[in-house]
Amino acid sequence: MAREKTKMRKIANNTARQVTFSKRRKGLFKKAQELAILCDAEVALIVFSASGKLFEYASSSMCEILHRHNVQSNGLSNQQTLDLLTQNSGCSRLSKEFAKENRQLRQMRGEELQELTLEELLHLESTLDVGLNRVLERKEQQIMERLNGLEQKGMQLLEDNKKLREKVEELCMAEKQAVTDHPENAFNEDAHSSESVALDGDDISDTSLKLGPPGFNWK
Amino acid sequence: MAREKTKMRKIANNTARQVTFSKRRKGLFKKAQELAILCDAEVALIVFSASGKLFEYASSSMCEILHRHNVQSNGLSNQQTLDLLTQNSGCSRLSKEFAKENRQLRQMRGEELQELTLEELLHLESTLDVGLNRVLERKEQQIMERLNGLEQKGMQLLEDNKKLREKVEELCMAEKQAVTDHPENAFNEDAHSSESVALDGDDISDTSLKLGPPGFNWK
DNA sequence: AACTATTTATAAGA
DNA sequence: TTCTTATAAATAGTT
Repeated sequence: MAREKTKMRKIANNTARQVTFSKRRKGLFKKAQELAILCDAEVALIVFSASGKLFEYASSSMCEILHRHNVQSNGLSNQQTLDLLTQNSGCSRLSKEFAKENRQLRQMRGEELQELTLEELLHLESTLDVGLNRVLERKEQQIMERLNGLEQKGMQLLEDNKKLREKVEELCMAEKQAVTDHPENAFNEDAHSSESVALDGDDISDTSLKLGPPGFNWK
Repeated sequence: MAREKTKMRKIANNTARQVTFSKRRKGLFKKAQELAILCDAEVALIVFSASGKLFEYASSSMCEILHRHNVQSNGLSNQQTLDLLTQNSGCSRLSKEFAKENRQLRQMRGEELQELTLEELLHLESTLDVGLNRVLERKEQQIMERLNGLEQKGMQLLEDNKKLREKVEELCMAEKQAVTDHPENAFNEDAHSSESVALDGDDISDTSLKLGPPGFNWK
């Protein structure tokens, strides 16, 4: 690419070939790095010289890039090696199991049923039936537990309310007694009596009942 | 390298970056090939675009070059590298997925429900419901297909029987005629007539109906 | 995708 | 190998 246009064939002169290899290798690696940086690409470059020396460049980790390459080009060479290895190490067994369970799961969701025979469909139906019944049973159990919990809470609250009301009434009585004993403090009576009235009777019960859902009764 | 010197950093503009990637990738691949040809080198080039698309070049077989690389680099054997890779990425992810699906499957069968909340139970119930309904639908479809198939077969058989019976009767008539014409052959008559009687009447219909399930009628 | 002004790469020579 | 330099190639920005 300079002085003279070179023909695209193996350089005959051995020295010239080595020099060119050195120069062009440098240039190629530079270009590879530039591509990676400028264009946010992942680049791996492996070069073996005619004499067998290895030169390599990787924009990130060579191992990572090669693995990614193996994963994406699934008809390729190293993949075969990987497949052989995984067959021995249990990974393929796992993935087979996984595929099997995955298909079962989808069939339980009602997908991919076209490949099943009538007998298999009947079996699937009974499995789903059993599962559904157990789920319904467990659901009912859960709901009852919640209801019982809420009911107990409500009972506790009712009891608390009852005690509080008694205490309030007691206090009111004490105050009335005090007013009777000392009429000079009568200017306070109106406020206190209206308060005690508000805490008496149906209003209390209504408030406590609002702790449950609308329309819910503590039995 | 033209019009303006570009700074060595990721090109900000997305479109410009893609265009440059395309141009420079082409250039890089050309240079790689030229190096391989001119200098009798073995070259492998792997490029992933920012969007994840794979581009590759290999002066000979990618598999061979990568294998040679694995053997020469790091002192790591091919197997060791692959083992590390599969341990780190594939297998553990797979086994996690497997465990997850396995639990889902068991829960759909009504096992291990104690750890589910009421909301999860309701969701599971509806999933099972959908699945069960689809299975029932598919089952019905299968049954109807079988019934239709059997029905058609039965109709065909009935028709065949009818034709056969007609043929038999025809043959009997012809034989009777023959006996009438040549009484000297009468010693054959008994066997033939008993045969024709057996093929006549209800016996035939009973046999043909046995092709369907017990109690099944061809409508 | 094609053009083109420039930058870069590099073949040959030192 | 490295430097130099004339020239081939590549390519950034534009159309």
